[in-house]
Amino acid sequence: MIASPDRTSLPRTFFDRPVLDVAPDLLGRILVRTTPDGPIALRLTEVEAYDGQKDPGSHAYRGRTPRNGVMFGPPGHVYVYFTYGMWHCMNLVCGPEGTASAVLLRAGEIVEGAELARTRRLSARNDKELAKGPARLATALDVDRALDGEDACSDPDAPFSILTGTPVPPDQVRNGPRTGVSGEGAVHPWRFWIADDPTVSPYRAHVPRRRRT
DNA sequence: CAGTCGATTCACT
DNA sequence: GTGAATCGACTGA
Repeated sequence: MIASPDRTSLPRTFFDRPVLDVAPDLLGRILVRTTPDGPIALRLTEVEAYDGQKDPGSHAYRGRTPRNGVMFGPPGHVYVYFTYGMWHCMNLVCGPEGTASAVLLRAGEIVEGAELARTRRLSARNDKELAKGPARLATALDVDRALDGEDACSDPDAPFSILTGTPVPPDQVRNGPRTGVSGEGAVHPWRFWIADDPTVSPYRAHVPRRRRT
């Protein structure tokens, strides 16, 4: 039996906590992305924690820059970055202002607006692949740098809001090393996912790129 | 100011 | 499993 999801919005205080508490607590929550074409709702199944400036894996490790500035701002806002020359990834900022922690949203299950997501994810072979991976997730939800800094805790009709949903029991939460993270940051087991969920992305260790000729 | 490479994905072998 | 795609942020000289 499936409990009906709680449509209450998560308050900002939810994100104003240590990022390692917030990250696993986000599993099972519903991210609502309101686009001009309509809403898309995503049940979060996989996330990664990036713990402020002391975390070598974090974009904030070397201090504030124009790109990562939002991470240093108040919790509950969205940090979007552009990478590999073609993809976007989105995070939710955690902890008090100035601490620069964030949770990368890595994967989820589209629970509403799949028809919209499919038009943006033409290479997906089935609906489970629509948001299986952080760049796929951002693509499916039509997220790019224009949305960097958006407040996800303002109102339900804003570009982003997050609903209480149905939190995942602790015994269903798994954790392990973060995907694609290089160097010292790779040791932290700060990737969290829902056990046996078919929308969780496969783990890949970081692979240094070979030099181009 | 040039070199390097990334919190990745996709096509192809 | 391997390599290309593609560009902007960051680094170090």
